[in-house]
Amino acid sequence: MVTGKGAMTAGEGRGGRPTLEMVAARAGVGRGTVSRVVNGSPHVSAQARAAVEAAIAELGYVPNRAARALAADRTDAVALVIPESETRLGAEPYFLDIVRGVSTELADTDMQLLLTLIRTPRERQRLGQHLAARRVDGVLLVSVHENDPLPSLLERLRVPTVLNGRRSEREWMSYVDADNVGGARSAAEHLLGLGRRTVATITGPLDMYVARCRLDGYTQAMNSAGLGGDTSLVAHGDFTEEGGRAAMRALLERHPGLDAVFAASDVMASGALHVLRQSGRRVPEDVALIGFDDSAVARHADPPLTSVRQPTEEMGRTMARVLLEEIESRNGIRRHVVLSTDLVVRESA
Amino acid sequence: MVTGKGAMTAGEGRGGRPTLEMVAARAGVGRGTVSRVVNGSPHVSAQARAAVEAAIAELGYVPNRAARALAADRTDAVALVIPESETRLGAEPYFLDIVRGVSTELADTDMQLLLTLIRTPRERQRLGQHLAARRVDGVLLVSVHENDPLPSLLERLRVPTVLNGRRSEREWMSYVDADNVGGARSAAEHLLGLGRRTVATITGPLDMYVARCRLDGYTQAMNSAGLGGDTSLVAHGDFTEEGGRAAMRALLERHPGLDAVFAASDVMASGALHVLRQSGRRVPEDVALIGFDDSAVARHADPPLTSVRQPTEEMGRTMARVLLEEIESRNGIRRHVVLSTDLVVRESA
DNA sequence: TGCCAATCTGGGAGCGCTCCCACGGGAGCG
DNA sequence: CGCTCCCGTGGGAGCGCTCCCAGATTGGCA
Repeated sequence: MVTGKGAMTAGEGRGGRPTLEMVAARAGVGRGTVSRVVNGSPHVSAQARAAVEAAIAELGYVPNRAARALAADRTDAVALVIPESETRLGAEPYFLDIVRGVSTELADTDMQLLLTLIRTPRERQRLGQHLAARRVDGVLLVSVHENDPLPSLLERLRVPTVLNGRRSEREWMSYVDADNVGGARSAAEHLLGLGRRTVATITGPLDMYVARCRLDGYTQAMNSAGLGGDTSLVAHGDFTEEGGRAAMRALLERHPGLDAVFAASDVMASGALHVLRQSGRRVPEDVALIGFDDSAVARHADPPLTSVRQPTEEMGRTMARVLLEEIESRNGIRRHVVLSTDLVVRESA
Repeated sequence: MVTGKGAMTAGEGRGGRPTLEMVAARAGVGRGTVSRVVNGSPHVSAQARAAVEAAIAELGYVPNRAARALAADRTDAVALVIPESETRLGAEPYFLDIVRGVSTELADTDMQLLLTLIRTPRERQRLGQHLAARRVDGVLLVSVHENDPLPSLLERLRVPTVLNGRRSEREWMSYVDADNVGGARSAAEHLLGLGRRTVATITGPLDMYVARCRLDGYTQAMNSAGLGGDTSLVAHGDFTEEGGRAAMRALLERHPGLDAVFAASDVMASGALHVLRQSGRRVPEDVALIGFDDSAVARHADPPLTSVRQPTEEMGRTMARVLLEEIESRNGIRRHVVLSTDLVVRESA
């Protein structure tokens, strides 16, 4: 016989971890009081609170998350869902920054961060199950496509959700986005301010809202300068380096004398840069070049690329904050946040 | 009155989610049987199993994780712990690849992946608490420093743990590492094979085991070629671009005629590349250059850098697999895995 | 034919917590 | 001075599951 049971009714908990009950016994109060103290309820006398806090410290008590989740029907965890396809394209730093921001914001809460990468349709389905089982209190969705079924599913399930980026002009779910239009506009304006007159642009895939926004910004700036309307200055890329190359080649063919290019991503700008070089043009002397994202690619290019920076980490923080609010106040209020971008001027323009 | 309670004793569960009990009622069996089916126990008759499976499908039953965790004293979750400092230095793709690998491996289990970024000492302490509370079944530790207290804490707590990389020669905890020595050796050998004779190296901070390994590999190759022993060919960097620049300048000063450099990271190689250029030297004609990591920086450099690739994603997968095994078989057996690297030859050497 | 073992099964007893009800006693009121 | 009212409190009930123990049923063997 190892340990009698009579004397120590509270038991020892599995793994020897202290339980609420043990804290209560030690502090000489009831379970309810300890629970109130732990959860910050104001309806506790100073005396009782002190006793409980002392007992907690002595025992090194940490609430059992599973028990709490079961009893309170919440998990104290949020999921960050990232479609695998998006983590390619040299966009890695972007995701890491988002994660960093989310993690920072969550650090003060004791919410846990669940990372879910979606690669296959099977995993996608699995995720649906998880969500249906309400294993998280809320979901952060990164780079959703227009026709992604996930947001609607989440909505139907009434799972608090915050998107990173919008799916279209009139996004109704909560989202946090960067001011892509403004960023693109300021890039084009910078080029125009340099005295360049034949300013071309390389777009992303136009079935992505973010790509359309960046094109819009460019168009706005061109129109304001009275240089709008020439669609031959617009070439379409797909956010890849090869796409940037092809677009640049097309542009040079149509406009051998162009003197500036705004690419909707650094990776595409990098592709464009190579083509420009191969064609014997100097950057920025002959052709000024601006990218978007302010990624490592921009910093390490030769010459280093001027680029539009988006406050990625802050976007992550904001997403987490908005989600937390949405979880807290159960009144499905939606929030739309657009954070401003800024131009980082380097040597390419 | 919405719904009577008498008839449907099993209730509706909160949020309308079906419970084990409801499945049991529907299938006309007991709770125990349903549990056995769900958990894949062999001690169930084919008939009962079929009935239960049908009921599960009809009801769309998904086990409640919290309840399971509470009853079985396990969480079905593992934590991936990443020290913030390490996510800088252009090493982002590395972490994303690790995450990708871990996530892939976990997708088939129904383990959840908890991401924990550690920035401040406070967060570090908090993590200790989490671990003490056994909120995860196991821990994956990325890039641990020699004097990090976390591994020992984990060991004391008897939490299954797998390290990414070793802390020293004789690491006793389970780990998955890349063959840094071999990779560095093959890089140096490649340089020598090119006919280069004055082969220098830029090291990482030598208080990191990984940096020492890469230096070792270089030294081995030099010794085998009968060119070893010249410590003036070794310059110390810190894995940053600026460090790479400084080291390169120092090397050029000592050896104006050097014809090859092996840098222990792509970022340092990139720094070295700029200095080499500024000094009027051509790469690879005058000086051949090799980096380590095969990161985006290497691919986008001009000229693209030859670099040592480590199978990062596979390392992630392996870590997860080893951890799962360790959790499964509770006999604290340690496993040490070293994955081979390979040289990706591009234009710089 | 009878008996024992092997197999399958139902359901009780918890896991550690939150929710909530009911109780006690002090303050404030008429 | 007695009556509410309310704050602080203890503890029952129950969240949905796993674990495990008996009971029921079957088959095999003497």
